Amino acid sequence: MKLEIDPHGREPSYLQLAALLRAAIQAGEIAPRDPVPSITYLVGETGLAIGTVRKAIGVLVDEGLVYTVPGRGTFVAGTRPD
Amino acid sequence: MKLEIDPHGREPSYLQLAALLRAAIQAGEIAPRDPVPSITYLVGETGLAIGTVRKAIGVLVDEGLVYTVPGRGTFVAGTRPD
DNA sequence: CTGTATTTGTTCGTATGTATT
DNA sequence: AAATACATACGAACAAATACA
Repeated sequence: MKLEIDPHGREPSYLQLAALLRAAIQAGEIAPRDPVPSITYLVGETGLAIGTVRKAIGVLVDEGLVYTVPGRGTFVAGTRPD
Repeated sequence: MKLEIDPHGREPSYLQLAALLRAAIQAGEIAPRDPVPSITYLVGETGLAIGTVRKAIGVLVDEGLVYTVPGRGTFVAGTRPD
């Protein structure tokens, strides 16, 4: 997964990252119930601060596209609730 | 408006603050289109950090109960969209 | 059962940018 | 120009839940 963020882009970094992850999920690159890259991993890949990555994940959680399980990770939501 | 947060309570501080503000709004203590106390004011009143206060406001924004206008403030939403 | 590692959750603090008054 | 207020982004610490050796 390519994760290129332009810190000087028109869109805020956290929205750019959210969009990239959203696109990957909707393209089927991550299957339902499969884990999204961890926050720590995303920090390393993107060069963003941990708070910024958290905010991006939060956007997708709010959209219902992913869900998080403390201590385990963040996962792609299924089409129907579990 | 009384804004007592228990930092050691069962609920996170930002949810406690969100609940207090929500209650005040629903009790009619702040009328639609009237401003909610500013983030800076709430920081001073509650003793919480600015990020925590912002998170509480964010909860109410997500609920559609209030809306924010940069440079002006945060306001109670009307029953119908403007 | 213990200890360690991983991951998310909460909270704090600071700086800079943008918008309004 | 200055003050006020929200937005974004950075960094750090600790807690809680989970997994595993």
